[in-house]
Formats: sequence, structure tokens, C-alpha cells
Amino acid sequence: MGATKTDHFTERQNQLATLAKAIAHPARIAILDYLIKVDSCICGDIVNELPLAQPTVSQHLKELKNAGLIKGDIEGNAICYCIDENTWKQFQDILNAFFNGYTPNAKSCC
Amino acid sequence: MGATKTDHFTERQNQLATLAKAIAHPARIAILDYLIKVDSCICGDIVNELPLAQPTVSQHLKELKNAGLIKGDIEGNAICYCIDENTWKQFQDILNAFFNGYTPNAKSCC
DNA sequence: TATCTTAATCGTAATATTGCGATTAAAACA
DNA sequence: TGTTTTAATCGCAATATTACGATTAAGATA
Repeated sequence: MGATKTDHFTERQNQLATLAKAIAHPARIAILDYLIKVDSCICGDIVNELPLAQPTVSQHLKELKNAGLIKGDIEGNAICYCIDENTWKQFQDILNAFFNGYTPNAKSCC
Repeated sequence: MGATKTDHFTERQNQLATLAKAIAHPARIAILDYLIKVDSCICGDIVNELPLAQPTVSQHLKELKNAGLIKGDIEGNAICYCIDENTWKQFQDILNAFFNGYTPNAKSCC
């Protein structure tokens, strides 16, 4: 055990969970914060910004890329990362739909 | 290693990550979906709704309660859970602020 | 070509999460 | 009181995540 039973849940529930997981680490939030701040996406000085070693940052970048939140372009021997506009908006919509799905109800018991 | 280096990130970054982590599991999304659906929060039949054993569900409920997303009232020997309206709204605001913080920029390199 | 720079990948250790059987605690009920 | 119901907690096994040193691959540069 220890493995999530993804096949028993709906595709939407799994997607939402995966999406949340992608941003469920302060380093990944910090990376996204940085990419937003410097918006013309300077590359590997992300490593200088973060209190983490290069392989660790690389691993977090990979996860963000897998989630689709960022993309990277090769530029010489450096790599230039930035927010993926489309996925970003999509994520925002999915999360909004989820949170807007709840409307407080007076007859709730607690 | 293996432990997240929370102390090197800002409080906001950690809060956002913790928040995301709370909903980063399909079972927890499913629990929230269910609580939203039945809005007058029926209790432990959450277990019947989910493909998971009672202790597992109990553990997920505990995590959601820790995050503040749900609260529980004792009702006889059963316990009645429901969405915590205030935290829910707060989460929505925090996530919105994060996602709205990015505005697509033409001069992005990729 | 040899060297430097940049960033991915490999391998491994430490820790966290997920899941559940067994047990427990507390209230309901016979 | 003894039994049933409900849900938390304990203890453990399986797996996932986080972190990083060492290595590697590829382009830049001398």
C-alpha cells in the first residue's frame, strides 16, 4: 500500500488532485512566483533564488513541466523557462469551478 | 532528506503549498464533492461512497479537518461533517490571488 | 581540440503518504 | 449490564516524495 487508488475515482477528481499536487510544494510555488516576477523568463538563476541544490530544482522544474504549468526553451546551452499561459488559465478554471461548486447552506448541521 | 525545507520559504508560499496538499488526493476531492452534494452533511456514509476502508477515510477526514476545509459535529454516536464556509472562501481567495498574479506577457521568450 | 558552463539524470538516503487490519472509545439500545 | 453501532487511533507494510552528491550530455568558448 501507499499507492493512491486513482482508478476508483473519476477523471475529474484525479485531474484536480494531480493539479493540486503540482503546486503542493513551497519550492514549486517559489519557482512559479519567480517566473511570474521576472516575466521575460530568465533561465537557470532560479537555482540562485532558491535555497536548494541544482538537481533538486531541476526535479521540481520537471514536475511543473509534466503538469504543464511551465515550458522550457533551449537557448544556447542554457534553458529558458516560463509559465505556460494556456495550462495556467485551464488550471485556474478547474480550481474555480471546484471552489464555486460550494454555496453555503443555512440548513447545514454544523 | 525527504523532508520539505519549509523554513526557507515565505509564509505565504508555505501556506499555499499546504493548502494545495490538502486537496492533492482524489479521495479528499471525492469527500469534498460528496459534502457539497448532500449539503446538509450526512455523516459516516462517506465511507459507503468511497472505495476505501473506514480507517483510511477517517485519516483523510482528519487531514481535511486539519487544513480547516471541513468541520465535524458530534451527533449521538455518529459524527457529522461539513464544509467550513470561512476557510473555504479563504482558500478560494488565496488561490485566486496566486493565479491572478500572472498576466501573460508578449515579450516572454517561450 | 580541451575546457568551461549549464542543466539533466542516476543513485541513494531520509522522510512522508497511503492504505488497512486490529483495536479502542463512546454513545445507543436491548 | 451486555451488545451493537460509529468513528477514532495504533501499528505496520507498501509506495511516493524530497533532497543532494556524483555523473553525464551538450553547447559555448578558449
